[in-house]
Amino acid sequence: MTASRALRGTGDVSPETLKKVRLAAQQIGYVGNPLAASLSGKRSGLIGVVVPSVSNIVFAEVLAGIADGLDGSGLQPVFGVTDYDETREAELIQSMLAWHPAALIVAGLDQPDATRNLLQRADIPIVQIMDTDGDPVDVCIGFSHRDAGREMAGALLARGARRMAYIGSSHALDTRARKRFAGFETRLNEAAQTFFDIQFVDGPSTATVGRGLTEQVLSDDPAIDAIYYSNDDLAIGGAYHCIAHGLSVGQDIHLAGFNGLEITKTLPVGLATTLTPRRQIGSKSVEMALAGLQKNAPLGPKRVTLQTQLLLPD
Amino acid sequence: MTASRALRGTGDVSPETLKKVRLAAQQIGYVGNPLAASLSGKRSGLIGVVVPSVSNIVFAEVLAGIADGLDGSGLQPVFGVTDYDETREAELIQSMLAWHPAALIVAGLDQPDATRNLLQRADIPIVQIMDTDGDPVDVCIGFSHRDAGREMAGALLARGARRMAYIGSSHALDTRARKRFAGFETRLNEAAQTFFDIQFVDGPSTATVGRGLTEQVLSDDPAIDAIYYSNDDLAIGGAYHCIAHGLSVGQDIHLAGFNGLEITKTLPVGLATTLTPRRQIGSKSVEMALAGLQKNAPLGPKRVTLQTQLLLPD
DNA sequence: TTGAAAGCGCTAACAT
DNA sequence: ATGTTAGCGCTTTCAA
Repeated sequence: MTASRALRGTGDVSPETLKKVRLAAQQIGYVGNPLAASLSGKRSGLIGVVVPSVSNIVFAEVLAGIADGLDGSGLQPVFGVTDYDETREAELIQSMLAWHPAALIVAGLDQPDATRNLLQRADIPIVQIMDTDGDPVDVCIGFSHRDAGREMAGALLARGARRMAYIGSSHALDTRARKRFAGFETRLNEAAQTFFDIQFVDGPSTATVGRGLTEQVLSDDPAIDAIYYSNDDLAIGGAYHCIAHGLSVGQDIHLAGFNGLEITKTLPVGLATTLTPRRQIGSKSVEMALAGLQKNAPLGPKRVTLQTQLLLPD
Repeated sequence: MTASRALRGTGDVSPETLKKVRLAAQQIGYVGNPLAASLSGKRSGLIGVVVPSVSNIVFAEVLAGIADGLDGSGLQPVFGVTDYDETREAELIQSMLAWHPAALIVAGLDQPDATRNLLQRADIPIVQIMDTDGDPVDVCIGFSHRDAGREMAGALLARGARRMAYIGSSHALDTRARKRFAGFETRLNEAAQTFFDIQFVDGPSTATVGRGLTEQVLSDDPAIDAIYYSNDDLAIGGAYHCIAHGLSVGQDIHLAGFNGLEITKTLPVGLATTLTPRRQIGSKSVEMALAGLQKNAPLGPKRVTLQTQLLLPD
């Protein structure tokens, strides 16, 4: 027992015994068993992370931020991938909760009621990430997709674009893309503008798909002077189409993506995009989870809204 | 006890009691505690995954493959990110092992001896991934980076390139990039050719960096007719440079990357690259781990070499 | 086919 | 400051 206290730095242990215990532990190569500690103690040493995808660089970077934030905390991240499937999400959350994690980090605010209840009943900090348009079960951190969409619409209007198209995720899948779309559309309406073409992508959001749809949109209506894509991958495809066909981006047509991927920075044509603080969301979400763990913590804000940054070509 | 057996489908339980147990479990909303099961039983329900990076799409896709392969196995993946730091890798592996995972998936074959010993002593399946040039602690799955580099050199030579440059990861960091470089160089030597310029990247492998270094390399030596990049991100930057400066790729100069990122497929200039089966490596690594878990399994091959695919522009 | 006993390795609570 | 007791929720082993 004294050894347990000594190694954890809990309670009072004389400096002398502390030294002895540490030495002994070292000599026999003692390694604690967090499984047993988790089962016995109040807190478990695991933290659950549930994201819709990891092959998407955006969520991958969130994971990187989480790993980073967790460094030195003694907690291990357990991850699950929902593939944008609500059923799978519910199952995953359930099986994560069975491990009695110290906290849970989940992407999105718009889980079905049953899932929300599941989260609510778990008596641990729940940190919902990537979105702030809505009410969190517990706390959330991210940014407003609605505002991001609205802002981009404003920027394109300011550049003189009037005849716009949208190319992006099928709405059923990605609620955050839907919010951006809604924000964009709202702003257009305010300016008495509307979309002239909307192409929904049901498959993967790739440059190949973006290039193909861009070609289609522009052949359907050559007067289109701006295209808003639901993300940079699609937008890059659009840029490639323009390069290949000698279209002058920024002159003949404006292209706007979302996420601010590194690769858009040095693209030989100007692409508007919104830089999202995804890595920061990851690391901060961990901070919020850890803060929620403390007993008499001065509980922080329910909603942390980080800034996105509009990146416009010269 | 009978309930435990019934719910796990272990031992003999009369169909009648089985039904009763299941019903009761359903009614009271019983959810097992895998923490306790792991502590008690021989096997734990966790599987450790150690990768050098997740913000790199390549490893992100490996994680996706792992998540996929794990689906339905009842195991939860715990991940750790080393950031290409051997000390951190050792610490991470140690803390993962403390959880008594059912198996461990680790990127790379070239851990320092101390780390190898650590892995060896753990009496669980160790699956090393992404590389087959070397000896695994237990089993490994991936492909030969040496062969990939060699193959690309052959392809560039066949296209008439003679004066080549290399732009890529600092060797200290990435042993796999080093192996590709070595393979490439070997092939050049066989053809009595050598590199005329080598630029090592110490920072991140990004398109921005790739573009800048490409400019530098070509201004240092305008006669360079082929550049091998350690990965597609850098190579894409090179492609952007060529587009921006009206260089005819495939004519004036050949560009070769590595990984076969989706985004290279539709690039408006031809980029040679090597498509790597990273997602498959992820899912297969799980299969190998699970296979190693079975008692009297017909132990599979120590080394599974998957095929890469050389993608050359028309 | 079912049950009873013991213990996995720890920690919280209560002595001393 | 240190030790003792009990128990976290399961599974393995042995007995009925």
